[in-house]
Amino acid sequence: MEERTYVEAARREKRAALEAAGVPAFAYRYDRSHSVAGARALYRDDMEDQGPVVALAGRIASLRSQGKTAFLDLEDGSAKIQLYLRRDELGEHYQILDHLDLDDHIGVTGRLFRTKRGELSVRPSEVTLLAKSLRPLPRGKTQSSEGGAVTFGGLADAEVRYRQRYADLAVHPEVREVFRQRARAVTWIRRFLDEREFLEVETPILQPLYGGAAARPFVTHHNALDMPLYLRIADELYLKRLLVGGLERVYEIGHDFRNEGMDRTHNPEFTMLELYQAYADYSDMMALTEALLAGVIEHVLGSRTLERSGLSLDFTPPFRRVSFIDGIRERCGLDLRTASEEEMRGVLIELGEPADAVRAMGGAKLQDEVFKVVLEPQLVQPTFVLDYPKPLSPLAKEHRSDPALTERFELFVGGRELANAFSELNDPDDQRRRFEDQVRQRAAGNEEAHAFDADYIRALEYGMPPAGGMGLGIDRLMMVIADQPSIRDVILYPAMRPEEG
RNA sequence: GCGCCGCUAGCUCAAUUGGCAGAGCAAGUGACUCUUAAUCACUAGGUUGUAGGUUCGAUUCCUACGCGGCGCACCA
Repeated sequence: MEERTYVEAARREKRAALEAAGVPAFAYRYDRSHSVAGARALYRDDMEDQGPVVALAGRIASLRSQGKTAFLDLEDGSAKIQLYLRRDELGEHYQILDHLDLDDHIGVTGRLFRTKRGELSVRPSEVTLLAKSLRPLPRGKTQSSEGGAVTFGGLADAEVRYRQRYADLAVHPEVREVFRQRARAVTWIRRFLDEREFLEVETPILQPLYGGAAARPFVTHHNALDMPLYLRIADELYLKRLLVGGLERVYEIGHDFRNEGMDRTHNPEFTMLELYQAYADYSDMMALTEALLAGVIEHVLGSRTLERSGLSLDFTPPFRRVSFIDGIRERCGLDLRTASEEEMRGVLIELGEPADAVRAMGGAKLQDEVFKVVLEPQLVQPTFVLDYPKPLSPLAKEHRSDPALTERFELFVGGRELANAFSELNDPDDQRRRFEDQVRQRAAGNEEAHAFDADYIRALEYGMPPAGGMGLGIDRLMMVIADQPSIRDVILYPAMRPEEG
């Protein structure tokens, strides 16, 4: 499949030499006494060269051979530590050293001590090869200096980083840390919801009828049933059916799939949290969202205030609130409840939007565009945008004080949408009319309009309790928490074209 | 889908108006018992993303294609 390089050939020769001498290149196990970080924590300066004996395992991250001694850096999942190998102390074990390479996994047992230069190190009495690395990692060299660490070489190509995430992770501890943060965040969110008596559930990913969002789906085919199935674009409609069934608080954390463009904030599959709470409305959802976000950020980062590209984002509740209608009216004078399409187009063109694109828009799309251009870029601090026009929100309940609006909010941070919530529409007759409107839009060419979901209407007819629901994009949350510019940096295996065209 | 940029040794990058494709690190051999970008000497390592074209001669200029990055479009 790929030609072997001279570097790899050299490693394979060493493997052969080791095996010829009866040393297995790929061992079965090694009894570690500590992680590297754990071992480092054991040592105190008054121990001098009589530190405790530890058994460690990890990769060779650096190798400085010096004739009858050698210094290696051993790196495991937790940290690095220097090894000091001496021919006169290792006997036969020293032979292995001639056939070790950077990136090999080894196990060592020895005493902790500090070198003359002050580096905490292990002085092994035994070295065991655990797994040979036959292909060199794209490792950089780092030199620590006053100005911080400088790296020479290394893995810089973003394409290789995403395609070979294993190599990216192996050489970049900071990338490993991003995904540890992600796991900590998701675990904390589950605990937060579990404590509030939310039930974690799983709903279908393969669906005969997709809905719950405006998006184009992936289509697949079930052979035995000989029918098309869609990968879900949202969990919403299945979760709300559970409220009808008496599961009063439910949530799901899982992948949604949208067959759309990819960029630094969109991956075709992404992780969503959706939750629904019976007998609550969108005001309750706002309070819940504030508590959840402030809590998870504080848990992962230790602070509710983040410094991000020179400005500080403060997640201390309550978040700012701005009304969709008022916010736009204050910025450009348009009242979207009464403005004509021509007025909206005029404002957009005046603000520099391409005229032909604007003329092609109408209805809900046009309102949405006005919001995106006029208001969205202003929403840097965590901000709830409240009360969206009805045509934009076919699953949200009509506003209790304005029939042109819905009780809905979206949360924006850094100009990007992070969460979306509403008082859930539970009047089956109203929902039926909204679906019918969607069907008309679909017939008029809007590929993203909802299909008519008769089973969902039937469920609502049994009586769904009033409820608040909220969806939170986990990937985008992680971009904020881990301070990563691209969604690909918070997804282990982002979507890529195949390597061979 | 459109535009711009990138693709050269295992890795990171050079290469004058088109004129023998180079360096650092990694690798191999040798020296070296406290190094940490270890050091020193020597050696090897390339179908310059792919396919065409122009030219005496192409990493360089042209066309197409592939993959990627960024921007736009698309996308609650």
